[in-house]
Amino acid sequence: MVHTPAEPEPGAHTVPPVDAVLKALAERIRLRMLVVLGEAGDLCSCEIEAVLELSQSNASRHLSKLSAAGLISPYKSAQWTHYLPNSSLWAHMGFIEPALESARASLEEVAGDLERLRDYQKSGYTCRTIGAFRVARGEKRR
Amino acid sequence: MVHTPAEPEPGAHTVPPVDAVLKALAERIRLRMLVVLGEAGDLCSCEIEAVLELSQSNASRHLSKLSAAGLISPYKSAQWTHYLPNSSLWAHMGFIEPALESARASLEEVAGDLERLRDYQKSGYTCRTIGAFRVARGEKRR
DNA sequence: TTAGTATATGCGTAGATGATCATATCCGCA
DNA sequence: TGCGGATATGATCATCTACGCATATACTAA
Repeated sequence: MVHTPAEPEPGAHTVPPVDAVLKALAERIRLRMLVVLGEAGDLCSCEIEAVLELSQSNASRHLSKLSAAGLISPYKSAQWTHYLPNSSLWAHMGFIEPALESARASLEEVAGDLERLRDYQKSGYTCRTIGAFRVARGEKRR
Repeated sequence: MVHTPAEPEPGAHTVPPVDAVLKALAERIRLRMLVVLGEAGDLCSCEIEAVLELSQSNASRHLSKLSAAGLISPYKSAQWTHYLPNSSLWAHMGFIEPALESARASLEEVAGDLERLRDYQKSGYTCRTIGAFRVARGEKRR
């Protein structure tokens, strides 16, 4: 194993309130993040940022909210923060997966997101070289 | 048949966006309203107001939001506005029912709400006499 | 040690949201 | 025809949210 996410949720033994989870879900960008994360399984901040074409700080803040609500679990590897779906919460709150299913099926942005994700995964780029990936896609400076 | 809700959704042939539905769901009072409505099937504004112990205008506004998101369907009967779960949307967005299930299981207020609902249903009071029901429960003026 | 990159966060802004109070509208009934 | 109760909604306020910009921190590799 290369990196070890250790336990599923570091210090989170308490289940967040339903309405808090719903509030975290109720935002397009965050739904898109979860769909993409559900597809990829493990992505770092900068990958999500590139795939969804978000600014760095915007991506970071939305990811914080998702973490705070317990929807995803972050772990650090060197300077990169990776995120995984928090499968124990997803299993515990049965509406999460169907909600992502609906989002995947009906949010217009999702198709492009998933396409960029596939492009990225096929491209051979990684966290470390992602800048080149973005430039290759003709994205503007950041 | 006493009252006729006519069609399920009057003029709503377009499905609301997932994130709009989630936003409407992501609020405690509205979750409680939906749980209670799911249980009772059909309630008017003033009944919901009494069961959840809300102010008139607050109840009205939350109910508007739920209607706007397509989660419930209103119909008028004399001066009363009744609401029913919009079962076609609930069927279409598979996360709605599980979300209400979670809310029912974990929101603290729900137990009291359901108890007041049962009390009310057993009491023989109706829309027209609900004022007396509230007084009988020792509620403060409004 | 230093340059480069990844990430988090403080600050400021515009717009959304939830709540209350007061008021207008609507309806059936005396 | 006018009263009382049910509802909706305007005005207002405090709070929250999403976002951008700039900056601080952290870690690698040269």
